[in-house]
Amino acid sequence: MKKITIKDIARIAGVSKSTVSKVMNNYPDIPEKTRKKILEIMKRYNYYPFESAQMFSKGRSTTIAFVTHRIAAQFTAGVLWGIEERALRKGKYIHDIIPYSARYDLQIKNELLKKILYARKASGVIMLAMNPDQKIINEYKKAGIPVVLIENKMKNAHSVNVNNRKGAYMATEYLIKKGRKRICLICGFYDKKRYYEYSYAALERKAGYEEALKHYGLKYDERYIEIAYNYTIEEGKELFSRFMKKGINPDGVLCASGDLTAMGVMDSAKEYGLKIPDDLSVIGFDDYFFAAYLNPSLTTVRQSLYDIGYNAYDLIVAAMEGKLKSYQHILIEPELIIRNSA
Amino acid sequence: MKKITIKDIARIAGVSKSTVSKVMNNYPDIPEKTRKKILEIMKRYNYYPFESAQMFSKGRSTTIAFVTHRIAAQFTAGVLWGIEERALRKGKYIHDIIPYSARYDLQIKNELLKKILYARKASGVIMLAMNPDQKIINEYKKAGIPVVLIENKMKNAHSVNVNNRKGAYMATEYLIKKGRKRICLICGFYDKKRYYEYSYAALERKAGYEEALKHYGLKYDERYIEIAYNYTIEEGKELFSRFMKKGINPDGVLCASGDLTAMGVMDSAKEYGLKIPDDLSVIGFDDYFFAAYLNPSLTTVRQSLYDIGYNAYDLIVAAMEGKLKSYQHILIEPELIIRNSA
DNA sequence: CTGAAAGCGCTTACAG
DNA sequence: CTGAAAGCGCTTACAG
Repeated sequence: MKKITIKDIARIAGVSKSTVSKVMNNYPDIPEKTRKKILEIMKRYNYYPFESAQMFSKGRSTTIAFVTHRIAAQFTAGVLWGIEERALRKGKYIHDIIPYSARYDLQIKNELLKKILYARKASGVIMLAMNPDQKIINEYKKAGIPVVLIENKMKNAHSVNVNNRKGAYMATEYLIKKGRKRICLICGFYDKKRYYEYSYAALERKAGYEEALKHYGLKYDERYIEIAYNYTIEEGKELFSRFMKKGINPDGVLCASGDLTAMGVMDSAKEYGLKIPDDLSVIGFDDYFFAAYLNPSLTTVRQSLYDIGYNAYDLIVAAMEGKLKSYQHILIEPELIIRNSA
Repeated sequence: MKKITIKDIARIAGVSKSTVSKVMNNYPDIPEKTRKKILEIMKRYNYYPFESAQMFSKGRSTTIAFVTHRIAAQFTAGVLWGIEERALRKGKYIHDIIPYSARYDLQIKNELLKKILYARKASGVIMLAMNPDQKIINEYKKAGIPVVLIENKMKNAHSVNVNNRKGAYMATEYLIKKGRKRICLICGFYDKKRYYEYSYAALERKAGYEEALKHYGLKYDERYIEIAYNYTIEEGKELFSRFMKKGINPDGVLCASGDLTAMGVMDSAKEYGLKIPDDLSVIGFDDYFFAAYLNPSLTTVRQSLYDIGYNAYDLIVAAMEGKLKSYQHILIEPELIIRNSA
């Protein structure tokens, strides 16, 4: 099957390849009549320019890379949803936002970030919950490829973050006002010294928790904190039981590590015979769509993944179009959603 | 910043571009010494071939397109997970499986399928829950681009399906054996005459439901069936209330439209004052990870999205490598997971 | 085992 | 407003 090319279209339309190309690229100086005719012929012959040739010719893929550790995650899906919706509304890059996953592997991540950059796989990159080296971010800058970070903040990159500190503060404050005394925190790893493992969001949330305790005069105790690495239901179970084994008997837990860990905490608490929320208040962080349907329904800090996504989209597009003179840092406001678990 | 190219690598290594290219493409006839040297230089200079140039040169994108209506869906995420895991294990196409969404829009879908084909955006396509025209599938065949359908089955394409008929049969049978008499079905749209709206999976599930009723001598009544179009919690609520308004008072509902609709059904049933499972047994279809944590925990037909995904991956890769002499149709066995809702 | 050369299908700076 | 021509960076069939 002979593929139809720009040359064929040019021949059929009786014009040069240049003219056809200009029509495809919306050059302004083509008379409406010529333009119409060429478009009509393209349509009639089912002609679509060979995309790889276009990108080759332009010197780079005109795609937006979306890099995260796991595509098939609740969180990622939500963010992608916001990005997609926005792309659809704007009519730009609708099918050119390409997700890549680094799978929690330092090696894969480094390779991937280099490859996107040096193999010119994208004109802009959104990174979700990644800890790239500052060095590679600088390389992207040098190459003129803008970067938007989600759940992180660095030099030479734009960012979109939830106001994590505030979210954790609100939740902790709520527990305090409910009269809870032994308020535990389950949280991602927040020690920036081990840079590749740490989470910027976790650091902020832990700070919010601490601030609230301090503000209300409760003492801060490291033993009241457990670290989550996987953010799973199982991990939530395990970490709650650690509090119990330490003899802490929490009457409140803020699962800053997310709704899934909160599900695990509730599960474990039930096994210990604790009544929720009477004996133990549990608060999650996310407000995934099923949070309202859990048993009991989950009180949680809502972070709008949709908002995160569409802001990231708007930022990267503006940056790619050269409309941003300085690095932008967007903060999404969280909301405490009160249900039956606390 | 001058980009480094194959020419530079060749010059530095003291060989021709051909040789460098052959190393990159694993040609067998390069002596180990030369090979090593060139790879070392590539590494040292952070050289990654310009991907668009490679694809241009090869005449097509070497990518696998994954097409569905919504990327940010529970179902999609699960399937993608299976695909990703498999790609990682096989070490092939790890970062070259590109999701595209058609957003439940006929126009977008048609455009997308044409563009992938004619703009040569992929060497293979996986389509999840899509109803492409037979004509475009034939065009893919002509172009030598294999297609794997998930949740559908057509001429000139491979397929991966859950044994939906069996899954629905098992669930219905279970309800019957529990002594349920007024067993309702909520199901996707299954009338193939309106081809673009219909769902192959829904058709099969409805058939399984019908078969079970027949086998156990219960009468089949169209009024006991409601059609889901969005597969959401809200829709489940709405559809259950329709049964009630029709005066049917179901004592069993099979939500062949998925776990989300089952959540809605349980919600609505509670509002009607029905006790689950005493007054009403509810069975879902999916077994999403949170099904066990609902209130009550959901009895449901598990379909392993992971298995679907990895089988689809294996098929498309085998097809792209020309290893399949005939069209393959894989059936994944479902499993009835019994919990507290039925 | 190695390299020279043609070719892939676009874009774009430039001349007219 | 239009077109000829150069060029983008690879791959591959072929000759040696």
